[in-house]
Amino acid sequence: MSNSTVSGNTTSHYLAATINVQSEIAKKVISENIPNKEIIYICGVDVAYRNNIAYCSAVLMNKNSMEVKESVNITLSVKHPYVPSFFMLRESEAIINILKPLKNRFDLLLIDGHGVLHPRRCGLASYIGVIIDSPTIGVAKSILCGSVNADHFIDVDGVISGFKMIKEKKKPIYISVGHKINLVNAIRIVKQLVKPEERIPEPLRLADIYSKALANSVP
DNA sequence: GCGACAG
DNA sequence: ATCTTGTCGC
Repeated sequence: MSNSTVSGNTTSHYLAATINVQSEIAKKVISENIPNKEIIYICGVDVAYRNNIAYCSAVLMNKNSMEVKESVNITLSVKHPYVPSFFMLRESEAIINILKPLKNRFDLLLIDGHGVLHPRRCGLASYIGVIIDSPTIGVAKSILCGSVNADHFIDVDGVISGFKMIKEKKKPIYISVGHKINLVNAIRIVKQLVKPEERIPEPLRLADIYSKALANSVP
């Protein structure tokens, strides 16, 4: 099997092919608010892992009332290992599939991972956004690449690609455009979804709790 | 070449 | 992410 080097990792050739896929998806990412209407229903998705099984939860909330409108779970087998900058291979299938059982529509999808704040501007959130043609925001708990400016914006290859959101006494979260939204709006929306004493925007925080509970409910 | 590296 | 004990701080 032929190999190549990707960011220091020796990879199988399909990962090298994935670089091309990511580059093509990146060209399709739109960093503008589309559609230009009020975003009310927001869906957050997270995945927990246990014994090579992925336990996925989606939580759909009303941004204004902060009430949960709907919540669904699915379980599926994991097909790819985790490789930095190729997280989409591991987690995208679960996310694509958990949107199917949702009965209610959403205006925006919140993803646990980066959007364009990625070496090839195609993190999980951007990949999902382009694939399902829906607005998405990437929210990650640690940074993958880029340099943080004095104003907390993050530069990747000379382009402002993300924002380091800091709440006193808490670890930061990193926000970036997934698809069909601009960075300033993404920051505003995420801020609005983080409860006073919390760190993670509510739809993602709940999805994290629910997916872990689902994973632990299986003997 | 070395180190860093979403979940 | 997950595994996993005690320990430090408020």
